[in-house]
Amino acid sequence: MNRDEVRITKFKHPYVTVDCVVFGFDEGDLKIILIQRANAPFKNKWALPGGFVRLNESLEQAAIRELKEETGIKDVFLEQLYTFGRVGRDPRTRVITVAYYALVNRTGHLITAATDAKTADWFLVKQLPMLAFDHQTIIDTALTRLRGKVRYEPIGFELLPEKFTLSRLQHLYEVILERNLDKRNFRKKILSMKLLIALNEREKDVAHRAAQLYKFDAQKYKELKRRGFNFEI
Amino acid sequence: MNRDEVRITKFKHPYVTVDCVVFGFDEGDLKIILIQRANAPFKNKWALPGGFVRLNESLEQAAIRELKEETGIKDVFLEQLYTFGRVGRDPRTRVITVAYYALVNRTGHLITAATDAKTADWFLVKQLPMLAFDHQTIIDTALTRLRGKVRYEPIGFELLPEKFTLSRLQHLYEVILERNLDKRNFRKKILSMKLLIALNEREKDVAHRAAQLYKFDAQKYKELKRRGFNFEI
DNA sequence: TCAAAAGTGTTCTTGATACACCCATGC
DNA sequence: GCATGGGTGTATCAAGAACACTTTTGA
Repeated sequence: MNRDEVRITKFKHPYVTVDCVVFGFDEGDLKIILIQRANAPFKNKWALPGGFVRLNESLEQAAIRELKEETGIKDVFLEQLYTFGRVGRDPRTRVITVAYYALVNRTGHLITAATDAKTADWFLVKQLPMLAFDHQTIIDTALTRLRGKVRYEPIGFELLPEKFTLSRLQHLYEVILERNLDKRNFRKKILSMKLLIALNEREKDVAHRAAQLYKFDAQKYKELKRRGFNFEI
Repeated sequence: MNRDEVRITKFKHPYVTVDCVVFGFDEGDLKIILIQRANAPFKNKWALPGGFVRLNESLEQAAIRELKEETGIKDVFLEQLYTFGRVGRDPRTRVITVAYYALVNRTGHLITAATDAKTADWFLVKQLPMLAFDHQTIIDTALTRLRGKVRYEPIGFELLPEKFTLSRLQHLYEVILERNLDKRNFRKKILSMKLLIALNEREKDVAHRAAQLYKFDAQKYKELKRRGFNFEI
């Protein structure tokens, strides 16, 4: 069955879905959003937000739409992860899923009630329930990608609120990379890139010296990258 | 249209193909395989080898099968690249394609006549003809991936014959990365990893001093990687 | 004997790592 | 005044970059 030989009128072909692994960083922990399924198969099991791709929308549009419909989340970092197509991964019929991962800063994105009354909630990445389909595999793949990518692209900032402290940023990296970083070396490295803007503001309501707040200079990064600069932690 | 709500019996859904970007390194140049289309759309235009995914095969199996059917190539490095799903990328109907890229050493993989008499041939990556569908975009994506990956995974060896000289290896990197490398530093770096086995053999039939032949120690790399070693050029 | 590529070390510069104490603030 | 995290500098070590000449071989 080569592309050229086939007359496309009707022949049985796989269904296509998108699924989203939505990462958040809250209370110092890495979390993801899961949806509780209302119907068979895997009724009442937890699963990734996602659904079928429509004929008139791109894959990314489908991911954005499903994310909004099922979790209320919009305007976030979203990137294609991998496409999973094992025969039998869906017990109903042949379904290929194009997985995406998203990074959100949780304060800006509280989950709204999903349109169809399904339950959506945040789970600690380290304490996930049993998942529907091959969604655990998808999450494992997303975690590997996140850990790899966070080191050479400034995507960590997507998980933080606009204004953050250096300690918070360091802690984010420590949680994702699962190892401790030296405070002085981390600050030296990150500040030497000149990609953080020190604000005229400090932390509030903390029971210790209030830390300097920074924001990430996305504009400057874009410009530096264009000129061959490589972000690296 | 959420996964839960849909009753999967029949509803119109996208078609799914796989396409393969097959890289080869020959006569000091980076090349890829293209197939000349025998039918509409894009009749007589060049395109990537590929075709429709069957219901009873995984995505990777489909890629392997199409590669063999259309080019005769088998048993090569193959990795999923990206999934392209723009609406309108195929003028006939909605088709989503899962792209793979392959690395072959050309001496071991001469193209056989394709099963269906379509023409397959190697093209210089730097001199490609007009391509069907969005295949130029797919190739650009594959090149970016190859350039990125070759630096931190030992995949370059997949493009060379089993036995090769250090100069040949260096030249491969220079062609892929599009910059010159210092001979002494390159040799120092690559040999310091202790991943090359010096053979009791030298080049033959060259009009100059015959160079030492090496082979890549895949077994040792696997072991080192397991213990946290990172390949890097 | 000439052309062509193989092969080989050292110096310098830069970035990574290791490491400990004082400071500001709220309670 | 004490507990808590904020904030800072230096010395050592390792890796990367720059750089030129001799050797071997076939034609």
